[in-house]
Amino acid sequence: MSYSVDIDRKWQKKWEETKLYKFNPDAEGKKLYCLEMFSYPSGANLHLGHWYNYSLTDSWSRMKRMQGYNVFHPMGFDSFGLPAENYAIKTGIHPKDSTLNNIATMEKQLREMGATYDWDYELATCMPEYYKWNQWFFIQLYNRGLAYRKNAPVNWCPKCQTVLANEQVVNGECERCGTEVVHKHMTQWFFKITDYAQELLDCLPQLDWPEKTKKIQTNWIGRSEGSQVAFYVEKDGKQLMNDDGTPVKLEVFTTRADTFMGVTYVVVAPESELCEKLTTAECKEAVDAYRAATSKVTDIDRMSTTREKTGVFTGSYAIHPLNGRKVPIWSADYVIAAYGTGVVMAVPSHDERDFEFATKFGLDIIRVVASEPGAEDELPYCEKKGVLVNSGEFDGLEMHDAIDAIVAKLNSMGMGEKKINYRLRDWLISRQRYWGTPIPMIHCPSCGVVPVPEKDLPVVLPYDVEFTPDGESPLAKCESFINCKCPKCGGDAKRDPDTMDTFVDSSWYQFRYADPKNSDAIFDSSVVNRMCPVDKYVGGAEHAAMHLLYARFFTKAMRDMGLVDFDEPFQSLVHQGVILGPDGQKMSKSRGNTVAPDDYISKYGSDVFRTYLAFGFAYIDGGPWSDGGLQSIVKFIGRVEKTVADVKDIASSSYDASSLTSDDKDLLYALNYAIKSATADIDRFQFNTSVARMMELLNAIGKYQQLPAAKPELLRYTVEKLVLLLSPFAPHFTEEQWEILGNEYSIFNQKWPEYDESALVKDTIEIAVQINGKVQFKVDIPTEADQAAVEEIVKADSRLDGALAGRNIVKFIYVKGRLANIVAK
RNA sequence: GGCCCCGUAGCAGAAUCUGGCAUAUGCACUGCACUAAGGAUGCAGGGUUUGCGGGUUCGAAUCCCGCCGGGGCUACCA
Repeated sequence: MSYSVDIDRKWQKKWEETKLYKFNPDAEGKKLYCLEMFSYPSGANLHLGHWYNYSLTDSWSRMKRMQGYNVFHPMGFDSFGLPAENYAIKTGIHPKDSTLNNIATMEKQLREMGATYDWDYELATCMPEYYKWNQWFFIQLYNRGLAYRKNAPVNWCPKCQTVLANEQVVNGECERCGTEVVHKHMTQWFFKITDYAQELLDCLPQLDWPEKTKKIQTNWIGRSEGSQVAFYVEKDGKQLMNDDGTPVKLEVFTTRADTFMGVTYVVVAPESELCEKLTTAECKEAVDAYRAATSKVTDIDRMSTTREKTGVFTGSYAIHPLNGRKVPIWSADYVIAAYGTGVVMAVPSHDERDFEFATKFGLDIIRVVASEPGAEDELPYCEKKGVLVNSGEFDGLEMHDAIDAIVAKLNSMGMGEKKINYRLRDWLISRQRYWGTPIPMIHCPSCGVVPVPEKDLPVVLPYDVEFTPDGESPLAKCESFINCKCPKCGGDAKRDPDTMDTFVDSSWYQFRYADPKNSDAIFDSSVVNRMCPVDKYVGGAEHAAMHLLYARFFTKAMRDMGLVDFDEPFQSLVHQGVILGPDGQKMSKSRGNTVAPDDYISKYGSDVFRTYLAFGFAYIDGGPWSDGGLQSIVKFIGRVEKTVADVKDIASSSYDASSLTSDDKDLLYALNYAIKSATADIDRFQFNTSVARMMELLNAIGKYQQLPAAKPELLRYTVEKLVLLLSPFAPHFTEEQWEILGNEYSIFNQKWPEYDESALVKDTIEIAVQINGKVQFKVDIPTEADQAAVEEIVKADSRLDGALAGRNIVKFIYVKGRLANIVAK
């Protein structure tokens, strides 16, 4: 029976019956946790991206397994989220029903891929057994002050009808649907990821992650070293005081404290609460109008640097702590409430934005930094070098020294200090949607916010809910859900109506896999500490600043709670590339350039498809699909099959190593070279070159087969090794060939081939002879020859005189095993 | 605007980390064998001033500088 989808079925059945892929945590071998980002269970069959991600990670795992590792390779479903809910709104099919159906379909398809998953470790985040622990962990965070509620300007997606985290807003648009987000003030739950900002940064260098991804996280966290300085405020001719009688200090963050003496005004973000506080009665009308206008400007417009600056005077003044100058406080939308303190000191002489603003509104511009003493640089002068002028006691100081001196002086007055600011904001996790984990909090009129007691978890997501979005949380409209008793006082209370961002689900699933059925705890720490962190994590690069950052935060919080004893969830990370349509464009239904895996699999079998995915692309780059490339695998698999048929009746595969001809040695060289290279290439996810080495080996076997003196045992030996090398990519096919060869089940219980270094050492090698770097001719030399010996051989060569063409040899360089270069003049 | 990555036969893609015979492997192409023919299969073959310019070096696809082209991240971040 030649290879087809029937062979796939035959072996899938046998693997299942013999429980070949059952994971035993106590088995021998070093533990190796290999994980792909789990997938959202959509209604359609597995698409090409799934196959590319899952089948090749499976190939990697298979090799590792054969190398003796105890490989843990689980699979599950990220099954809460908007698509199921939107689908339900369209079709009337409840998200729970469609999701469970889809999971069943995907499971079936994943089984047909022939992957090594142990389904006993499966998990689905929409099951109460899973999300109970989201709720439990939420309460742990709350108890430690890492989950809190605040009223803040938030991003609202009008189409998804929910708030979004900062990470989920891309260029002012909703990451999911591309709708422009608007700002709203709402009271929402946040996770305090900013507490870990510095550690999230510090641990990046030690991770075996793509540099690009680490860079994205570094940028996202956005550490900025500067100073926080303060101004007192004068409103209506008097110093502005706090409710407690202390004077109000207007704090600003700056990286340019050296320009402090050049401050001529201060700007407060219009959407910040401070703005309201600072506005005088006379200016109230104008400021309110400005604030209203600002709230209508979209983020996209507001972020545009070409837009003309706008702003309005608040009526109050800031008092400069060093020179006592009274400078006006303006409100302008070029200052953002959420970054730093939402207030900036304006130095128009040395900042382009402030210069533009000051010019437009006729505010003072005072030069305080000069490129050289006495220089009259054109303003604004924004170079970060120079000396101070017009700055009183600080005149003449180099700017970096000036920062230190000015901050020291302010510090002595209690008006400033060095400060590190981060761009990272806390993670907003409330969502005004239905299909997610209910937030386990109760709002009591007399006790305030009260966590649901642990014994009452999970707070089950009710089934019968009107979830068509209208801007209000669907759960709020479900009477049986929302009304409850306060756990503290027993009085009437209401549950929190929101559900959690689904990124909460995926921030810790990698640990739950190790202990997925635990009903007493989120997981057994001793089990997780043994199995985790994940050794190899594979998934798309689009999660760099979301999932991958959140999961790192959860891990650190769990460590600090004593749940785990390591710092990072994913030691090594690989991003697969994207497979494009045959036309080189992104695949899409509207372009009509999609490739449906099922068509190919039913026609050629899963292994042809898998092996082509390995061979046809640089894994991390992806690239255009090619039917021609797939045909080359059909051909290759056919040739291997034919070669196995040729050697299957040869009784033995042990050859006599003491009587090898040079042809035998050439074949062994090809074999050992293939083993060495293919192994290294699979290891580093360079599957395309690994298959190429196997093709070379097959070509070498073909040549050897033609020789009259070919040794049958050696031939069979080599073919068996080739079948083993191919087994991670073509598991069903090679299992079949292994059986045809009369070997014992299963090929996946065999040891991975190891190469023999001595077979890779040839007696003589061919090297190139260069003159001034240009290749002239080639000579054979003994492998161990030294420079003097090679020089002698080359100088004796009859072709040398012609190549020299009358020039004299100045120098002779021999690079061992590579080439000889003659410097000639 | 700032930071980062990439550019190798007609195509995909190795070799770049660690400078050393430029292109492994496959597709496409050409020829031969098999065939009544076509297809399938097998065998053989051609093809590159490594985006451009400069530098370092005995030697540069590889390291350094500038430019051109493509992509990514980030962005009134104070």
